[in-house]
Amino acid sequence: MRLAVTSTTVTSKLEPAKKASRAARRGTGDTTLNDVAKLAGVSAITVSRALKTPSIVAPETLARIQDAVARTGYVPNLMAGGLASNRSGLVAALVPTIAGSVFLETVQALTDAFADAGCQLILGQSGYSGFREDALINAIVGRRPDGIVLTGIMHSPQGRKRLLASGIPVVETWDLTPTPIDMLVGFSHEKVGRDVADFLYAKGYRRPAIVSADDYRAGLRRSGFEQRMQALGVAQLPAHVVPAPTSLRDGREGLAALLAKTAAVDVVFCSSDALAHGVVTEAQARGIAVPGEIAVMGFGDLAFAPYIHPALTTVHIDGRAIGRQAAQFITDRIEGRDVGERVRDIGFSIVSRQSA
Amino acid sequence: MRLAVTSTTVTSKLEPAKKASRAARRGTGDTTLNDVAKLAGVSAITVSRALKTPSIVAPETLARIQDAVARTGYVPNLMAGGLASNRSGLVAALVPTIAGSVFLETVQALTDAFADAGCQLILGQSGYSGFREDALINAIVGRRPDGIVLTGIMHSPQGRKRLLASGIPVVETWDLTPTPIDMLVGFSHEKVGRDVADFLYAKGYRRPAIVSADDYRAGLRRSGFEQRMQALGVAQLPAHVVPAPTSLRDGREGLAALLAKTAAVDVVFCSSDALAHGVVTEAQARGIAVPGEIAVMGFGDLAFAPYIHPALTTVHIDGRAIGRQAAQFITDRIEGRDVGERVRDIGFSIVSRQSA
DNA sequence: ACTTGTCATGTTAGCGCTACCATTACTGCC
DNA sequence: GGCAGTAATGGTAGCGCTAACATGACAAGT
Repeated sequence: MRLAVTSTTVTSKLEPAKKASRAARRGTGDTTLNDVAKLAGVSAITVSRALKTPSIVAPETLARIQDAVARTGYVPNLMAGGLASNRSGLVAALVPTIAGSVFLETVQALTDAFADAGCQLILGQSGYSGFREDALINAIVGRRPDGIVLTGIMHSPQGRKRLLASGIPVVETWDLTPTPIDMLVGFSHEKVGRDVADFLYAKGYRRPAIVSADDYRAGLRRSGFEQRMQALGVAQLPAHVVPAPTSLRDGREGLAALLAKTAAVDVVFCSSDALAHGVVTEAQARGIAVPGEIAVMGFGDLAFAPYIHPALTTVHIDGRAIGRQAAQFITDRIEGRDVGERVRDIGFSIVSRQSA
Repeated sequence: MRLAVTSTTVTSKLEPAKKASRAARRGTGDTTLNDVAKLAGVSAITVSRALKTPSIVAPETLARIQDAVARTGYVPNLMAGGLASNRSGLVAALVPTIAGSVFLETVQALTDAFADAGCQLILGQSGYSGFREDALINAIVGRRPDGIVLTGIMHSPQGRKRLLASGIPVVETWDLTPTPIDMLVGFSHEKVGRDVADFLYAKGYRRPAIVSADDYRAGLRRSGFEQRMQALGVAQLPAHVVPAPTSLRDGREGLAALLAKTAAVDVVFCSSDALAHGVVTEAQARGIAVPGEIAVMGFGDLAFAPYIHPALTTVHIDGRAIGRQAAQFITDRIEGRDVGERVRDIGFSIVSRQSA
């Protein structure tokens, strides 16, 4: 790893005791751009160019440099590069929690898209035990990322202000807020609720119930659903609310709780597929036919939805498309291109399968 | 955001044309340590100390500095700090894919543990479309992370060599390899296979089958299982292999394929809970009683396992503990503490529920 | 009083890279 | 031949921060 330079050895300002007073700063011992430059017999900046924009370097020089890089095993220090160029090559993705969330596909799409653009993703979770928003924002902004993607995050006014003040491109996702910080790609949760209400009503269901997470967006879907159902003349709308993140278990308990309250339920709208799956499971465990006696509707259309038995009727969201669009927004902004309309409604679709 | 300093304004080396020749480098326009220092009437290093090690700064000075920080909205530039101190405060986590993987809990535990230690996680996926190992390693090592956690990754000899050469602490997880790169926390997949074989045999099953992913570790479990079953006198062992990552769907198809081959199967050992769930689902869809006619065993003990119907018998792995231990290894190494034994066998346990 | 030690702060010199010109050689064109 | 234009490369000066020492003030020890 330490390179065996020929005898034209490297000593310039590191000359043994220029003034004998101060100990020279130690450095990392890694191969640097300068080492490569010396080995290739060019200046540092030429090596830099050979690596970033090979097209503007003469072919022979390029070959010599590439050889030197290979021989030394040189890996550019991106921190130094980032500091000098004021471009970190880092993008922050903030999610409430990574485990078992609907946002995974979005995060994956982000990682992939940014990897292609030469950026790495740094991951922040707002839902972990010792969470302090202030600390998270400092940790993120302190890295001077080229962009920040907020996924399913509710943020305080101060938080919004600080992000805005940082001047870093921000994309909020998975929701359509009236006052985006900067850019936004999502869909209307209230419309999901209304459309699902129409869909189920049209199918003839008249005794709907809800099992929902207590998070903000689930609440939006729920209230859209309730309002439309009321408008359609449905008086009763029993609901069971569970803390996010939701699990299959919560769904089972949800149906149990619902049935303990009211016998007369013909369809359950759940705020996630996991919840819906739980409701289906509990129904089956109790010998209740799905959708015969109780129909079930989910949200998210996760990978398993079409394959559970009965196949889950749900709301499809294209999480990968959200991630791709968010990445596009940020890369456009980085390259200085015009991003056009800063708000993208990615929409959703109701997927009618067997469970409702 | 731009701070309104009083009239004792900031101008030192940025003096209008020191020599009038070269344009001054533009900078980011962000508030810097120096701005804060001037506002507080101290030197830059004192501000640095006030932020990193407040205990060694006089209380009054500290208060003045904190006030200045608050007034300017200063956020330290961690790239610059990292470059100067040779400590990036970044840890890289490499996974094959983030979507729907057993490693999620490990990643979550890592994020949490490192957040407490003041490090951020940078995420790398080796399983994405345009994957090139070389590029990934450059992208990671180029950030000079304080540690690298490899999760469920099979790496080439060159890759191993380059990681080793980088001198960065590396923790491999979710497996026990005979030749770890550096540190390791995992368990023996072959032993899982053997123990499951013993477990199922003891329960009286004599016609086992396998539905397994084609990844390396799943293969290890499978061969442990097969060897032990053979040793126990089981001659036939039909298997169906599906590409990773596995899904519920694959499980359904797996059982279908198995039943098309051989009718005589009394238990199916799956390489993941998702697969097992699929097998259970397919059985139910076909009216086959679980575990009455066919028993099912999973691997992973994901959150849903206890709550599906029938509750899934599976192998429990403490993914969070793996993450925590990996984080511990790396923070110990960073702090220069002795990590002790560099290999930790975290073990596993068989959880007997209803499906087998 | 003088040494020794501790505390709080400052000075200097980089960390490894790239932006911003400057320079040199060469090409084409009137 | 002279001049602009282009292509390839180099020199210098930072980016914003911290390591390593240096300094000055004061308390304690003999």
